Amino acid sequence: MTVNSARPEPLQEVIPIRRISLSDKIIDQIVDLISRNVLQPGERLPSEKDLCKRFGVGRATLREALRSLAVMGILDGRVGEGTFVSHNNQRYLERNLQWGLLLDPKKVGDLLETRLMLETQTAFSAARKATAADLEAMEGTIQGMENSVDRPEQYLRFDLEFHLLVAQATQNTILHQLVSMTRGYLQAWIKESLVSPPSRPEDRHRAQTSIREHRAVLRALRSGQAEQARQAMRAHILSSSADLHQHLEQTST
Amino acid sequence: MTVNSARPEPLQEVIPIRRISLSDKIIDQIVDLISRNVLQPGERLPSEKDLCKRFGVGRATLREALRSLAVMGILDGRVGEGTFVSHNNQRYLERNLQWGLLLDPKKVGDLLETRLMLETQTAFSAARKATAADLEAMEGTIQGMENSVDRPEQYLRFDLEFHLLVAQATQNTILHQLVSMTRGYLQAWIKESLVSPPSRPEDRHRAQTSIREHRAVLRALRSGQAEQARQAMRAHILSSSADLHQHLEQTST
DNA sequence: TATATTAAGGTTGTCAGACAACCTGTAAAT
DNA sequence: ATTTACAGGTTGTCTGACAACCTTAATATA
Repeated sequence: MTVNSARPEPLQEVIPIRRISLSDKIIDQIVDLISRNVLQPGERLPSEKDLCKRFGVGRATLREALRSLAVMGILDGRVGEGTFVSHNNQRYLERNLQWGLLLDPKKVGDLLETRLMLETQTAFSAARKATAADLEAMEGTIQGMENSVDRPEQYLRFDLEFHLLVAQATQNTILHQLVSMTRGYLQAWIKESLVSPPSRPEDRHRAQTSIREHRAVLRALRSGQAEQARQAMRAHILSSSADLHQHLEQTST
Repeated sequence: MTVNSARPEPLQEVIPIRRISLSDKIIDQIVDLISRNVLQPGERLPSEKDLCKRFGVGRATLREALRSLAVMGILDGRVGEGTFVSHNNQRYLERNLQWGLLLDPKKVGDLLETRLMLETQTAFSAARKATAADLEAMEGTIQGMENSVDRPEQYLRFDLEFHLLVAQATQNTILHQLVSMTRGYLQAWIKESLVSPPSRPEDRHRAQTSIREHRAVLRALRSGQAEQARQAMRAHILSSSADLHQHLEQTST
């Protein structure tokens, strides 16, 4: 019993007395059932009327619980059919991330920094795990870019596809989602910065440079040199971010 | 017009026709208001009756939207007072502690890999941006760990707090969110793996080791040596992940 | 008989009204 | 002036009802 251990709880703030609503309890129970695999993905829950009787609550209360779980992507309500356990429990992670990110005044600068980190790391990891099929698909997207240097819309789709393929090659679904998400948010800005000056001659040059950078990344991935892949991706991201930064400062001032 | 560019849309699957419920639309609107800071943290929303008239929906529908946002920690309903915008948007982390169990073992492995990447990078970035206040707060959490080596519950809270402080020190809100999220999901597993064998003697030893690792990270951050901070964090994460990996293989078999 | 149409029942989505539990501020009583 | 009681407003919950929709089976038609 030292002095320190005698102060187990600083009581830093007033006791956060929590009023637990009925729908919260229902949510906890359903989540528990799913996590224990009593309710399996794709399975249909009993009807709302039935669930009301089992839980002993009114339909409004039950529905508030079900809707909450549906919004998070854990359940999936279909009119006229029933309520089902979402088979891709993956989606609720994505939703949660979106809610989290939406609430912040999402600074594009922070996003760019995060993207740099994510993508350099995915390149590193992908160099070790990419399959022949992955590499072939990447080659296809690069050819797609070459064939659409004059169609920014289409070019961007191939560009995005390439980066997603790299993320997919890591075989880490969460990493893939994070990359997909950051790209998703940035895509709007990228598109704007590319479209606003309608097809300048520099765009063609920029596209050629970008394609060379992509090829460098792919080359490193092919040879399985992780560190080299990271550097190549880093160079590409920094290079492509420069335009965005420039465009940002123009619009913000 | 090559073969590649002639295949713009594979029409891979049937059109995912989506039925958008009214409460979903309300959720979108409210989230948008909050993200645009029209509704600020701590602010009180109009009463439900009032909101019903504004949105032109019934109270059940409105409540399903409000409850969904409340469950995610974005809103906070208080009986007799009103509904408020949650000021600590990190409350949704607490809830995710339970939902972490929804992830299957394979995804937990992915999460561990992702966490390693995120946290090593945050340590690197934090070494350059951490303020004196940040460092002092971290010191406090380490002392908290030392004073609670025999109370796993409390120890984990300080542990979590330390890592969140490191993320916060990067001054990158998105990075901070991602670290919060990954830690949040893992926390459920960490807790389970610590509680299942009730207070073995090794736990004390593990805690001491963990504290040393944390100190090493803090030392590197203090001296502003980014690369050293990354390595220290990497060592710590790998060391602390070992237990989880072991626990994972037990449960998956 | 085989196919198309219709009807019935069940299910979710939404609305309206009501009551309980609760908080706050004000007016009344001490 | 302090305490008490009350009234109004707010969220939490229940009940009943109707619309939109899906599935299934019975019915009508070729």
